Amino acid sequence: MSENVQTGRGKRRRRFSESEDENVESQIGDVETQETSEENGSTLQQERPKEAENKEKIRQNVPSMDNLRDKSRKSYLKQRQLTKLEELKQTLNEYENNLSNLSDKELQDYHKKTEIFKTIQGALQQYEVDIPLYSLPEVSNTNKKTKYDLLHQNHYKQEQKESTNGKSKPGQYAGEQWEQEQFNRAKQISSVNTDKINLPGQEKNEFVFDESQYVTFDSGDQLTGDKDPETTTSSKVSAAERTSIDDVRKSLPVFKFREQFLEAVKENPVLIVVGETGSGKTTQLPQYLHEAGYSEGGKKMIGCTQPRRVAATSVATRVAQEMDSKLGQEVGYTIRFEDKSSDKTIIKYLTDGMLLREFLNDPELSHYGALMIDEAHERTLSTEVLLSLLKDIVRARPDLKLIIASATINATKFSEFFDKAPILNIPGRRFPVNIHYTKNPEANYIQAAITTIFQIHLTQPLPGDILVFLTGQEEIETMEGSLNEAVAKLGSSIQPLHICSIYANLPQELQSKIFEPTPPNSRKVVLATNIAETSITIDGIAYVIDPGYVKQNVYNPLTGMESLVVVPCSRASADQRAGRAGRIGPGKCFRLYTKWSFYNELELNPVPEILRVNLISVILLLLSLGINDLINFDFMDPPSNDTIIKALELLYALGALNSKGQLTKLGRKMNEFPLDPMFSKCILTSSKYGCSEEILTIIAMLGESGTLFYRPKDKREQADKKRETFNHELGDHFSLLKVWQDWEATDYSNLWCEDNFIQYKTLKRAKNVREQLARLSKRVGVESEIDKTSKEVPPLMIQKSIVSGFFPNIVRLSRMGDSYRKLKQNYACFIHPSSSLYPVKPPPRMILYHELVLTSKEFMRNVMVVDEKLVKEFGSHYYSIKDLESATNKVKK
DNA sequence: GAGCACTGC
Repeated sequence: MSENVQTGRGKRRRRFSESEDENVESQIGDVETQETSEENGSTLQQERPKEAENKEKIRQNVPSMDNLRDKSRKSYLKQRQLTKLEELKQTLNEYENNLSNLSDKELQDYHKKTEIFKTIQGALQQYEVDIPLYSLPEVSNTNKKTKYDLLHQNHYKQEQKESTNGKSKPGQYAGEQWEQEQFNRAKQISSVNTDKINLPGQEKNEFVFDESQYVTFDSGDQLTGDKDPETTTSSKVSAAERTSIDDVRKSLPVFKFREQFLEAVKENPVLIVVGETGSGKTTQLPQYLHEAGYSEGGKKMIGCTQPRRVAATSVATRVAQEMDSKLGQEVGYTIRFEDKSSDKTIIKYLTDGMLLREFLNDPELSHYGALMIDEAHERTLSTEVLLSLLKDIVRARPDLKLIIASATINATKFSEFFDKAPILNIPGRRFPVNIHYTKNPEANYIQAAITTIFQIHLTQPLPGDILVFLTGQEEIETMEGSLNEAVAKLGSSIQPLHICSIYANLPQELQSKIFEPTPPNSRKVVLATNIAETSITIDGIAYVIDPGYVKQNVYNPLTGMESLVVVPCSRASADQRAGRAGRIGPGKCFRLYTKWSFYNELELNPVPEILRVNLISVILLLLSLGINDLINFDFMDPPSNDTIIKALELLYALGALNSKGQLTKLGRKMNEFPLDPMFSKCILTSSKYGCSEEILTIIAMLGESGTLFYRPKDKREQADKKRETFNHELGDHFSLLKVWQDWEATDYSNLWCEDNFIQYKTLKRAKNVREQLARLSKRVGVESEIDKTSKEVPPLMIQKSIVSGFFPNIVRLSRMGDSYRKLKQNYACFIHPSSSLYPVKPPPRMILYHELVLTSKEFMRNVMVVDEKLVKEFGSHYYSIKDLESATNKVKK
């Protein structure tokens, strides 16, 4: 068990002593401490003799307490539910009395609420009992303690919270003891019931799964061993296999719809295609379009966008095989850093961001005869902007055919957006997945997930691996620890359970573990983040456990601050997750929340990215396409005016816009770079100061800095020490430059990276980015310094270049000297402890940050020392005299 | 003395 957990226990115990239920709670607290001391070996030994006595008391006391709590909680929940239902009914009545005068929005709301009302009523009748409400733990990243508590929270504590009407009270939990009991009980079950997992005893902690099957998938014909063609990427095809390829093409569900599809395309400028995984739409539809002549005999291309690079490359490979052509000829792909297409290319797969870039050179996309926007339901930022732009183009170009491919869930929204475009449904080919909900809300999903893993393992047949969706690295590591501990305790009494984890920041060599085949007579448990929802497919998964949460980035345009928050996932995501169980055969998905909450507390779809991010780059792109009326631009979901206005203000301050709001020459140059305009400005300025090489490096490195240093659990101190050797007195920008220069001096050595606890993969990515930026710099006329040999650039020149783009991000030390304040806005922020300036005493008076994130505090990540003179030199148009004066006064006290 | 889900140009 990790240090963290032990510290946490200590905290919890302290609170027990303040508890009202002094008797029971302090005893349990003691037991916990006892168990901690067993692992710890050193602390609190004096409490050991009490153990037996305590456990006995718990056995006597806890059940009665539980009964009381349970009763109180149930009555509260029932009452609350009835009240809510009544409120809903009233709202509906009001709407109904006024139906003819409702606005579109109100009408929408009315329909939504009617649906909700019906669902609840239906559910009530079905159960004939009170349906517990799903209480979402209060997740807040601003409060570390709360987050911590949530992570390690136990069931009893939450129960008590609820029974006292939301008032938080200290709680208790004999966690491991309870787990042990659960395992013991589970082990006793001999009969295997594959349709229902049901553990006797301990009623309120058990999972009694509702058998009703919610997501129904078309099971199609017998498809044993038939893989999803969209992700198959076998490399070579022999002549003998050709006929089988054609057979496979014809056997795909989409084949039966070929004529219907082409007919609809002929009749309509825009067609919405709904096709579930395995329908073959991604590989087949572009081919159909080509066969039907929309490529005009090879004069025009059929384009198909994908949100992810791997999808673009692998699908293109597959289709090249199907068309018996070499990849990069008739069939090709284009992704950043890699263009496998040529003049001959007829069918081109590309990332959505890449097509957006193509708009800049060819605003009418005249090279394309037809375009398919695949996975549109994901609504990535690029897809979203593409859809708005395409809506316009299709009107101007009747010869262009547009196909929007989406999952079922929001097809109508796309149809509405494209003037009621027709929807073509293509059934998928996936095995059925039974969805099980918990009967009662689960307060602590970590505990619940662990229990469910063992329940599955002990009651469900082998083989069949388990996939658990968690929110992040911290959770995964905590859970991995607990599971391994439990497995070790159970020893040979159960079949082997292999725990492995996957998240994007996990170094490559550790990621591969999840793809190793599970040994016979054992089971694999994969703990994953969202990465397993769409980006990575793991073979052999038959069971999915879904606690129903995601970690999401939220941007606040007013403060310019980003924060990562844990929120309930959407119904669309939940279904996507469930689908992961049905790839090898019929599967099961266990949702750790109630059916009621699925329909009432989860949003239908995730919040589109466009509403959650800094839009400055998008706005610049749109402006350069001649779209000036951004407030009235036809977004599917318009971003807030605040976001747009903030972006415009910043662009103006950077010199990308003139006072009339028109794009300047500088703005056009900035747009050439696939970067935040603040970065582009730095590059463009650096030319003047003769340091563009250094600036390019710093910018490429800043983009990757989050995953640059690797800290293995067992070698943290060593890793931190190595990291300190790169620290530069002027800050992180210069530290990153040093890392790069040292790596460059070793001729980009992998070994050097290992020695310094630096991720090679990350540096290579930075190298790619840097090369691209260098190419683009040359194109827009940034002076190249490549010929310059070993002439040391004065740091001041580098600082100047950076300040020219990042002047809005300057902060000064507060009078107290404990925090920093922005020059314009007066709120506190702090240097992140990972920064090279963190240990500097006294702290620098004025610094500039790369990003501001809200986690446990308002932290500035990647900071650089700045002189006041530079602020005056580069920020006088942005800051008022007062802003600057007060800076001088406050700093020079 | 903190801790960053996931993409993409």
